[in-house]
Amino acid sequence: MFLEQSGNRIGLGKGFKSMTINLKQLSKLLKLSPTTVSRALADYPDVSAKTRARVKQMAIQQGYQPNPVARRLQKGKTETIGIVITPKQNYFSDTFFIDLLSGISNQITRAGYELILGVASDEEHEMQSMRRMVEGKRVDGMILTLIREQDPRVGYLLDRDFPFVLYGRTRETRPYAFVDMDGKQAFEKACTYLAGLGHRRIALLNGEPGFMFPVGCREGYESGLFLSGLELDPDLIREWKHKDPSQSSYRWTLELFKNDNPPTAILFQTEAVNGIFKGLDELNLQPGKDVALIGYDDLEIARIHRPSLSVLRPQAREAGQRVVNILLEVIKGEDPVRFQEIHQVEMVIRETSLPPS
Amino acid sequence: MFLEQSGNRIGLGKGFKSMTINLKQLSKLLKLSPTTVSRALADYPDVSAKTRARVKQMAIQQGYQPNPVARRLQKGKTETIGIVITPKQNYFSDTFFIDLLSGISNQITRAGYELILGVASDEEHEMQSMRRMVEGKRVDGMILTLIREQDPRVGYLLDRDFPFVLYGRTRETRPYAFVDMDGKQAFEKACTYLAGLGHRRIALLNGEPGFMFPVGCREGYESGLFLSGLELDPDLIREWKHKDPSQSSYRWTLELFKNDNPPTAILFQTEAVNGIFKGLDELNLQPGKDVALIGYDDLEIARIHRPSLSVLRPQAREAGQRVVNILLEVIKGEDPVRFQEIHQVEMVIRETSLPPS
DNA sequence: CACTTTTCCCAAAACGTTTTGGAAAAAGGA
DNA sequence: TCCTTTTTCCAAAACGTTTTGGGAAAAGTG
Repeated sequence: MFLEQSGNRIGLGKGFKSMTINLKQLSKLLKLSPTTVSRALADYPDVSAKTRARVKQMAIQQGYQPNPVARRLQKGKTETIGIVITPKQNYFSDTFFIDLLSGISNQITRAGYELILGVASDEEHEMQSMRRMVEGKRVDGMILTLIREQDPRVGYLLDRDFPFVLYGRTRETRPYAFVDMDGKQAFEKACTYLAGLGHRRIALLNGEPGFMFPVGCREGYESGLFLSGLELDPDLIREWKHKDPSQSSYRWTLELFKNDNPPTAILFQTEAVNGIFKGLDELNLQPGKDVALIGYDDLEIARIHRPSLSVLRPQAREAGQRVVNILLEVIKGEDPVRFQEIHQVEMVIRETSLPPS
Repeated sequence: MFLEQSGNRIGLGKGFKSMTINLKQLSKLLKLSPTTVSRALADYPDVSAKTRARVKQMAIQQGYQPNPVARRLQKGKTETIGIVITPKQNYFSDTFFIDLLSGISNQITRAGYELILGVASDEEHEMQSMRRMVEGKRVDGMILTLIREQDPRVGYLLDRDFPFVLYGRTRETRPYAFVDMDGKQAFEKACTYLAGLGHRRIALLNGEPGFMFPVGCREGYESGLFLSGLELDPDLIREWKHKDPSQSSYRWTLELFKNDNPPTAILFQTEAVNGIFKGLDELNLQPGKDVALIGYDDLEIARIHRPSLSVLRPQAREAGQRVVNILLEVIKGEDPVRFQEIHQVEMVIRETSLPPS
């Protein structure tokens, strides 16, 4: 009897942070057992409609919310999913995370789950942070981004049969769930579009090797050339460095036009656009007029630049939402192989994709 | 005896995600009570040095990690802190979050805590997301960003005596902990610097009213003018809109130079730079040459633009780390009033801050 | 040796839920 | 009316820790 009281600190006020009521207190108020109250709130059929209504009303009135920690312990689920992002300290590419996180967070809260975030500075910390979440039983599932061609994280998670979804793809024979943008189709589309306008010399400024995404971009580029009956010229392809997209793409742009047969169009990832602009400016070439440009990612700069930039537009927010929905299914026990999605990428024609002059 | 076995699923393999050992199993292996093992690992003095060593070794060997959910339930602490970010869908400003999160995440993992992230689309969702964390007992403390002059979140948290730290400040008489950048000092410094170079007409393109940060910027600007013996001209001050910094600052730039006595220098937040560049370009004015520019925030574009942009450089990562350390103290019960930090902002002179021509 | 103190360990309770396995009461069927 | 079925509720166990409040053995003390 005495001990029972100890839990009852409603209205103690003054310094007490939690004026929240718990299940035992609520059940006492209702003169019911905790069991019944719990089941009433969870809509079990073995509690009468009348008491269920009574319980729910009182729960609302008292502002009762089950303590998530206790529920997690009992359920053996954390109702939490984890993500580790690895910013490149490059504001163009990093906004991509914000978009993605936005979609992810949205669906997660809708499902009553929590999102825990790790920010890593490099590959090693990335793995470390993920292991902490997984081995520390802090999450029910993981979302992976910035996938590399050989990505140890995927093997790690597959080995221990831990639920996860990739935003992207990797080289791995065992089946796993992913949501990926169809970079190949996107670059193929852009390439054939430019060729259709009459461009014969189309350059590709691609992302850093090692990551999976540029692989698709290049495939699409090559396939686009082929479909248009154009020849591949290795001199027109170069990768920018992850660490400083702007510097490396700037230098590359300058070199590109030293070529005795320079390109009339460039395909690239928009995050590298500033280097290109700077290079063209120095060469007294007008973007869009002297050189056609199509970037991958509809960043703000693409819209506000004059001339405005034609782009390939992936829907990061929507993809983020799908990733979460899929992960929740995988956590439930669904077969990951059922969830392998490749999303189409839209092409937005603006002012930098004119025929060659 | 029979029930005891049920917990023992080591090596059941095949489909079992968690091959992790728990306290009971570990203690059985050691032929000790769970109590002793727990206390040995926590370095209590009432367990002998010998057994403590034995326990620790076995724990490492078996890869034992206390289940955080169970520990949280018992301890009554979530060991988790929450943050809600509100991206503006504007890649310039949003990279700020990445920087801040980076510093925050860093310190949080170091403390063995977790960071849960909410992404809100507007003020209402922001509050909603925060309330879910607080009232749902999901976090021990909150970090607030993008503070408004009248910010209901602060009152809310103060009312229920819930631990929190602001990244920024607000108008609130009750004491609370914050880490803020000294925007006033920064703009004053930039303003007197420009005046020192001989500029007499210095314009201010400020952030949207309602938020707290622009208030300090304006104070610094006005104080800088005063210290330099310059008069304040309301025509030279305007706010850009949060929703589209580029558009509004573009239009403003055009208007600004219709003035019969146009400015020779502009102070602004770097995130609005593209609109200014576009406007100047249209007016055939060279940034840095015809008009001096100093932006607040050292975004990548500031470094790579030619001419490179002089900036005021707040250290968001470092501030993020401080915010966490402070929040942990406040959670421990320290008086928030002890933690009110205003960080100096460095000025980086590059190429856009020359004397008037 | 008898007594006190220290050292070392542990059983049980507690954290706040959900689930399990009934049991009492009410309703239905003959 | 008596037996069966359905409805409605609940006590106890369980989730995996940490904390509480001892207690037994070993070590000091006179």
